[in-house]
Amino acid sequence: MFLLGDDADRALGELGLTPSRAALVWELGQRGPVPQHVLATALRVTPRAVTGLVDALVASDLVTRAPHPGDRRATLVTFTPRGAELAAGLERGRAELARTLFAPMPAEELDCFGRGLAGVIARLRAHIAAGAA
Amino acid sequence: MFLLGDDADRALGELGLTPSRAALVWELGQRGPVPQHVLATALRVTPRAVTGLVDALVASDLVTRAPHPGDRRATLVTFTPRGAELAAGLERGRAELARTLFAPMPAEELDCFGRGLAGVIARLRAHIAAGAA
DNA sequence: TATTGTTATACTCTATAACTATA
DNA sequence: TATAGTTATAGAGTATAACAATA
Repeated sequence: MFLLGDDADRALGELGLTPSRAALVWELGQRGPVPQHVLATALRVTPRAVTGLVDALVASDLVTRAPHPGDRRATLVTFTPRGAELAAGLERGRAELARTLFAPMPAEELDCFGRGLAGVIARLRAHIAAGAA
Repeated sequence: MFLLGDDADRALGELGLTPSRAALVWELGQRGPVPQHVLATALRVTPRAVTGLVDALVASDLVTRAPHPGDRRATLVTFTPRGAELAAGLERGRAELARTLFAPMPAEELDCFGRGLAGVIARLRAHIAAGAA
């Protein structure tokens, strides 16, 4: 049972999380220990914003800062046991939600839907890239 | 040419708009003059937040507050000529973007994509409703 | 009593700019 | 010189709570 809507807001609040902090936890779960500038790029925010989010997550005992082997300027953000457990739960929830949403589709319909969506996304990306030129 | 990405951020900035203010302009364009509590519900924010957004849009000469005929507690938020022009531009952009994204799809593929998407959305809504119970 | 919108207050998020340490 | 991350500062957005006017 993966939570969404008001339910998710409540669950995040109980964990001392906010949407932005949860997004960082999610990215870190997908990428493993990374320096902060990687998170800044992934989340499309400034390094300053990452500093604040990591500060909050350290205070919640979800992540820690560790030295980066090979670059003493950088700090590796890594999960605490509690943070790793949370990230694993998020991934389980994502997989279960995907099953709920897509498993009921007949294979043929799922195939067509997937191709159609890929086309829409490709045209959207092209449109954005053209505008940025 | 409807703007997205960094381009949109730039264009919004030139209009003195922010994403939240643009969302209110969009809702108002879809609904016509409405009291603030309707916008609060539509945008899923508190009445306090709407007060601040409307204040900013009034300062930008995009909307005005008018008395609500029939309920003297309420204020109707209405477009200024400049705001109405902006809302019309947003709607034209939305329509053009929809053509860019969907017109290239063969009718059969579009049909299948639309049915698949409707199913996914229905299951997502059911999932959220079940969790909120 | 309930609803509409406001003021008061506080917190989160984010940006820009200046800075330190390191590459 | 360039990069990683921090501190300082400021602004937008939002929530909660208390309030006034009206229903």
